[in-house]
Amino acid sequence: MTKMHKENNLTKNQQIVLDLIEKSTEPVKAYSILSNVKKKGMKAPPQVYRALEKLIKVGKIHKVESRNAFIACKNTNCEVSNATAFSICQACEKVTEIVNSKLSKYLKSFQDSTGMKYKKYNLEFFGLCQKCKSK
Amino acid sequence: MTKMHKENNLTKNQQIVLDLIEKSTEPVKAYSILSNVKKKGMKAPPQVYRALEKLIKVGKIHKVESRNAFIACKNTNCEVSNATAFSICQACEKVTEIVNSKLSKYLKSFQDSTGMKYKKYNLEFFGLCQKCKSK
DNA sequence: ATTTAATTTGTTATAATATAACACTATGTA
DNA sequence: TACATAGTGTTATATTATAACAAATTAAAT
Repeated sequence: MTKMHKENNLTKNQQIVLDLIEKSTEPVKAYSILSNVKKKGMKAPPQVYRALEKLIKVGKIHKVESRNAFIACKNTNCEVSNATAFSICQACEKVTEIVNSKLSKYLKSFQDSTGMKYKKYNLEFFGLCQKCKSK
Repeated sequence: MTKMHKENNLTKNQQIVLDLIEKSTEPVKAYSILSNVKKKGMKAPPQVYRALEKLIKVGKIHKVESRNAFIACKNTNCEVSNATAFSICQACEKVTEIVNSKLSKYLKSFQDSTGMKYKKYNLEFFGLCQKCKSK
């Protein structure tokens, strides 16, 4: 096969997986991705997990750890997923990435008592979204 | 059988699992717990997972989401695990719970742009611990 | 242009993590 | 006692993720 990726340096499989995640309004699970990309020729888990791994590495997607699911990055120019925060509704499972410079500034510069300096953090907030709260 | 739990209201299985996690200096995985408590009569995954669920609910342990592992709560009087923060070394995998009232105060009162109010959060910091940094 | 090194692919198999379901037992309280 | 609630033991299975390896593709270096 000839050239198989766009200017962003994603390969065909990576682009297929990214397209699917970006289209989704909710976090997508790996095996749900798999069943949805079978028609495009991706047949086995490793193909999906490899694409996910790469997409995370380049900051195109994030993993929502508490849900084992994947979500597209909201920041148009996000290049590395080293500072992530999510809002998760415990009722409807809606997940939204929190983009808040005050918060990220605070956390990026956080120093614990041991003096350990952090390269990366992931924060997940849980509660009820507006919709679910008013039910 | 007669009375099977102590004044803290934990049952035998729950206490067995808690003892094991409290003894450990590192986060423990569910199946590692299982293999270690077989000699005490716990034979199958659901027994372990149920104990873990209860221990989390009462705040005795926390789940380190990015590692699928469990760690004892450091706060002697922790009753609910609704505000957790961890420091994770990416090299040696050492995990330490961060107890920092400024941080928890900041996060507990955090309001995002949607006005959603949170009941709970979990924060995981990643980096290199002192030991690994100096290698 | 050809070789090389690094990366990605396709594939099979399997490991690791977690829950469903059900009959039963124990406990706390009325 | 009777009832409600929670926990138990058990089998089976669902879900999430990785190991391993040969082949193909790509980027870059000769």
